[in-house]
Amino acid sequence: MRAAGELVEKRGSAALSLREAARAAGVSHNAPYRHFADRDSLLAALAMEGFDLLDQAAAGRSARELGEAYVEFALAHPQRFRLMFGGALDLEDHPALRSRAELAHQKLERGLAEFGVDAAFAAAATWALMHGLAQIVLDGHFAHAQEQCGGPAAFARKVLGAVRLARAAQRSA
Amino acid sequence: MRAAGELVEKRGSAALSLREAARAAGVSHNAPYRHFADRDSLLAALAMEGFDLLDQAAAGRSARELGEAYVEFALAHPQRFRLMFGGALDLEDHPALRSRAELAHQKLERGLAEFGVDAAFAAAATWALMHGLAQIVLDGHFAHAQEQCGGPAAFARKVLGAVRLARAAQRSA
DNA sequence: GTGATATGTTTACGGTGACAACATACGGTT
DNA sequence: AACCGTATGTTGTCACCGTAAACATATCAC
Repeated sequence: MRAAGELVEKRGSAALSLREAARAAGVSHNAPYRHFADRDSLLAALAMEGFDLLDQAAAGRSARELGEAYVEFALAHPQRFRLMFGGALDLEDHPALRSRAELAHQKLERGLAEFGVDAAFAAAATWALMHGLAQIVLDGHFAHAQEQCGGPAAFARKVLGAVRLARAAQRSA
Repeated sequence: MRAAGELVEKRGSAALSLREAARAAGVSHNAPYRHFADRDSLLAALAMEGFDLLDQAAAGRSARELGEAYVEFALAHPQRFRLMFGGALDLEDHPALRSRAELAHQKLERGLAEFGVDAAFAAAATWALMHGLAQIVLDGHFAHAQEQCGGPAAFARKVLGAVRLARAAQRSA
């Protein structure tokens, strides 16, 4: 798992080869099959580990910092983030991963509820915003604006801040 | 291109094999190399085609329907959408794809400007919202809420509608 | 007609996922 | 102490894949 995780974070999940991971771990090319049914199962395990990391990243933060934490996690573990949300794994084939992801969603929604975002649509919109922003920053879009702000993290903070104002306006209306 | 596109839309870009595409097109397994330097180049071409499709999907719509069009495109061509934004292609290695993507971003921002979203951060936030929503719906999250609304498209419409109100409130403030 | 260019084919090599058969080491039972 | 099931690792094998090189053919300008 450790060797495979490092390979994924370095070159992306598509480039992960069971054999290379096995070599990196110093075992034979077929040893991984004693622990994972196939390549996808190993990726699923790494994705689940990713949700643990995401939980961990969100844990220390106050509810209102969730968005920043989300984007920061994506920036800190880009390939892991893509593995978790990039659709490389079919959730139908990995029920354990599915339920782990759903748990993360529930935690997220609960965190948003603390922030006063209790309507289902608003929670969905908030999450979509966080998620899309993470993805966009990861892809390197808005590079110019990001430079002006002094880095992607600052950019994300400002974008999220702008919307926070909008939501406040909505609640007061 | 047609054969490869169908394979990608059916089983995802990771499962695309040059040899299988060549077989589907009825040519030898090495014929594609006369048209594409390598596998990634073919994927890049398919991604560029995807941006054409996205432009086309957004063209007929009024500016205020952009969000719906975006999500509808993702739902209509899930694997193509993932190929375009999933980070499978490194934009550094495919400058043509990079500029094509930037053109699409510019069109999108212009469309948003027509809608009154002219501040850079608001445009970024709007795009992030559309993008994240598309991704989330694609991943099958909020399945329960989606059913209640009568399908993912209706769900997306409602979420986007909720935020539209928020933005209006911000502008009036 | 001739030659250049575009396109397709054949053959070959190394890497990869996956399967099967075999080996080894460890913990509990008798 | 002898025994055995289980977990783990190894070797060998196969089909498939990306990619390269050498070779063949067709098309089109001159």
